[in-house]
Amino acid sequence: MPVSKKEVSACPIDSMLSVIDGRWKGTILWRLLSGPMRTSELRRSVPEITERMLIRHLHEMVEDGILLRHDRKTIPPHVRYSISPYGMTLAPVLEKICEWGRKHQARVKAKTKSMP
Amino acid sequence: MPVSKKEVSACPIDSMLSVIDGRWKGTILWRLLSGPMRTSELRRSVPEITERMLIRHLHEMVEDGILLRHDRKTIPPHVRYSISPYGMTLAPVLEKICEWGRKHQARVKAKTKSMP
DNA sequence: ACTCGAACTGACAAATTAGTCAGTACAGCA
DNA sequence: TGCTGTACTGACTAATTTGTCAGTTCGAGT
Repeated sequence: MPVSKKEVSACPIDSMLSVIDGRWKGTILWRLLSGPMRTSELRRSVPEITERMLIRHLHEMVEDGILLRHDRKTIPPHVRYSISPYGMTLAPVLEKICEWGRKHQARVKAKTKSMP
Repeated sequence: MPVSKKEVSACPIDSMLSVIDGRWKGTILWRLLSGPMRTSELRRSVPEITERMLIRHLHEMVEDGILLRHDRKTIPPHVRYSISPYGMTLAPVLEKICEWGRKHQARVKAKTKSMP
């Protein structure tokens, strides 16, 4: 019986990954790190993502407490998402992750070039 | 058409996560950080994981260059896995991830306690 | 001779995640 | 009036990932 990482794991690494883990969460967070955005702005800023997934991920991250949802409660709807103070504690971790990711991308690129 | 994060993504966060991502990779790395281990030792040290998945993850990480596979080429087989020098560059990132993960676990625990 | 353990592989089933498509409410604009 | 945009939800389908189970090869132990 396959088990998702969402289920509380004893490993703190898994526990952190569970909040970051999702096809687009890294990208979404990356965008939000430069400032709050509306749902539609995010959608346009990450064209490959579907609205459904965007919203699901957004809501999951709100649930996890790392994002804040500001709803003007108007119609038509107007909702902005921002990184919460708690989510901000993630920023330095994301920085590290990103830094390593960049090196890794360079490495992968170099490898696929030498053996196509 | 769902797309896995494995496919080269422009986002460095996703790129890093793709090497860490896998139900048990965090845990496996965590174990290996304290020293090389044989396949069977790892299996016993993480009882919930199946041999199949252990080996798959191990091989994927070898592919990604973060683990080294030392095969004595004897029969019966004797294989040890260790973190490669390149994988070691991941250690500080893992540290950060783990640190945050620990805080998050505490937070989650506090929450579920207050509202069961 | 028989069983066990080592480190796997292949075929396949089940769980989980991602994505599609339709539909909601109502303001603003031509 | 008809159309578009906003931020969603529900019911599904499809892709991906995990996991199950059997089978391999050969040395050591009983």
